[in-house]
Amino acid sequence: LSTISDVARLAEVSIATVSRFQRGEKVRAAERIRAAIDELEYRPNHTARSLRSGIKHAVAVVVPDVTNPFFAAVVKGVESVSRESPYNIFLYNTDESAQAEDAVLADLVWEVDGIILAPSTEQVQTPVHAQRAGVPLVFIDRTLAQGEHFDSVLVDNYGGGRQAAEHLLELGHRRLAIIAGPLNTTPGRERFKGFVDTVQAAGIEMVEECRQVADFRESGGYQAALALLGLAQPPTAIFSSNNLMTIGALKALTDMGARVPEDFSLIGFDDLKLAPLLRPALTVIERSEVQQGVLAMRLLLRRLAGNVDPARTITLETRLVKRASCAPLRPPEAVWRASRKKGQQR
Amino acid sequence: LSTISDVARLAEVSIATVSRFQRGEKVRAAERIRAAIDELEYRPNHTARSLRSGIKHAVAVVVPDVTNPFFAAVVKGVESVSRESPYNIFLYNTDESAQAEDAVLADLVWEVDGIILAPSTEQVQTPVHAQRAGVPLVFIDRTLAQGEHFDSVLVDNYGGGRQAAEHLLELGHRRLAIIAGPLNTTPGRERFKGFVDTVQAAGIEMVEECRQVADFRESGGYQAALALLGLAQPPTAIFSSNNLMTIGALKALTDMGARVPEDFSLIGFDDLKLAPLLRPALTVIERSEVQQGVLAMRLLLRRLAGNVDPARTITLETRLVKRASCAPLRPPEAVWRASRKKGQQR
DNA sequence: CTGAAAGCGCTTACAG
DNA sequence: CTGAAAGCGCTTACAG
Repeated sequence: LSTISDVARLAEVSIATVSRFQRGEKVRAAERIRAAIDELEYRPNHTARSLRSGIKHAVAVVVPDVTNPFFAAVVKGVESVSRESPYNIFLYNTDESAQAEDAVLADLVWEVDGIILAPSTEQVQTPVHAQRAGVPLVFIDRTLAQGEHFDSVLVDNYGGGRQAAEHLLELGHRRLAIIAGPLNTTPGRERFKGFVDTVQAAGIEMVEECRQVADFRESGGYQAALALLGLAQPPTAIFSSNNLMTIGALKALTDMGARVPEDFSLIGFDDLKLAPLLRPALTVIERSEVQQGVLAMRLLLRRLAGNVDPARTITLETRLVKRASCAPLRPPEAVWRASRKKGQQR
Repeated sequence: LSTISDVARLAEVSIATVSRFQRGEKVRAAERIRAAIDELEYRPNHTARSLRSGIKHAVAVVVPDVTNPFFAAVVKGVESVSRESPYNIFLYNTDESAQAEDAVLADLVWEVDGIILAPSTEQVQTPVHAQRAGVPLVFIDRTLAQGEHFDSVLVDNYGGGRQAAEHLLELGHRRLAIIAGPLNTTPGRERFKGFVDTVQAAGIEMVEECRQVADFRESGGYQAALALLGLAQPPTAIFSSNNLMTIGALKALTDMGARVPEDFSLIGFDDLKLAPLLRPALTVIERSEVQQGVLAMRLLLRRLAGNVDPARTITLETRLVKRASCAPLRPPEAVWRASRKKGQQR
């Protein structure tokens, strides 16, 4: 492996000249240097460069769960724009743990030029670490209790919750339930509020038991749906606040022999590749997933280029995708209880 | 941000002594140094360390598609074991493009200590780059035409193809089809061979048109299934060689009004979170996905620790998960043609 | 055990 | 335009 000194010697110039040539300046020995570089297959040492410049050519992407299709898409988006930049992507998975996140970030901030983070909760210490290290931070999908001071790419979670409620309301449902994500996360709280506010604005009371708070995981969705099914007065329609919990809820409904949409209408937040193939095809609130990653990386690149404008928050819209898992409320009462009896006889 | 010199000055020792203290050697001024480090919140500069030591504390994970749930799981596995190591994970997405992969790796090999790669094809130049840079390389899921010289974590793809064929054969099917991945990838070729060999060993001819070679993408699976449905003599059972193509195939079948498993039995390679929820629930060949990532990273860590044993290949087993998308062949002939006519009348 | 010094590979004022 | 030199922050023989 050859160094700049080797090139300089072969081209009979100083290393300073080689360095200048590399950055595009005009030098007399250009041809000789070019030849020497080819001959020696010289490649500048990034580490040495970083030591001088202080720039590390690395950006960290910290997500709660890479196996969640939404975050996988975000990562793909971030990675794709990193290609047009000199930055590499470090990936970190916090497993939805604020503790893991904090531990990772305390060190991480010193090893990268910028961070794209979907914080595990809204109370996390990340910004303190980032600010101490002077590293720009972009929030994606989730933000902090007082996250206004940071660039963010969010989704209109409140609006998405509202869209879900409106759709269910329009179909005539009056006993509505939500399987919410953690209320100390942005999407957990906002989707919850959007849904509940809309239901209540329609003059409908949502009892405590119909507001299940879970953890954005499949198992949480499963448990929450089970709880809902066990209610003395079960709901007729359910909104599940993320893709993984929707999968869990569907499994619970299936396991208990509940029929969708005959017994329960179900609407999920975030689309799934297989959603149209489910029977019934799943109705969802969707958004541009990869695009969220793309925008976050662009925002970060802007900061890395030295931009010091006030923090900017980009809020993407959600769209209702009507498929077949939500149906008009059936006139007669207690449909689920009746069918449940039948199911038990099998 | 303070440096080792700041600490040395405050503790009234030389920087050499601080450095020695850091690496655990016994030094007289230990207490003073410890105090100075706390006081100044000193953190060693990784870049400077790397410049001296040559180790970069970075490992690259290069996959064809992070949004493929299998690779997302692999990445999760790799990331999780990186936590117990001093290495960070660089993530690269090649989008199944050999060209993109080659471009990325030519540079990448100089910026990391090791590489975990799922090559886009078996003809790629990666090992040349890696060897030139003296960087250990571990293949995951896929290997090269002559990949024996590298550590690898593969799956018994041939056996998986065989299991799929055997299951279909046992159900009485005689007109079998495969939607294969690219035959210049390990899993594409091996699953193909395992399936076709087994079918032929049973004395059954597989006509050319029933061997659809696609691209491991959803769209490829869709097109291939469409082609199969259009055959004068359509198959009665289909094996789809990866999760994304299975989704595509299912969409095609659904769009064309074909019924599974009445008209076609369908078995896929790789499980999907939603597979049990499909109607019918999807029968698949599954494997330990996260575990593959875990093992690959362990293998790499071993090399990074200096191990020079001959290359090791770990081959994981596949398992048949019988659900409901494969059914016994129905006695009468031309079921699909009959139902297709009915479908067209709608 | 400890310090002075060299060196990892590069960039960039500073003189010329 | 060009070269000699300093310096980025650290580690490690080399003397003591």
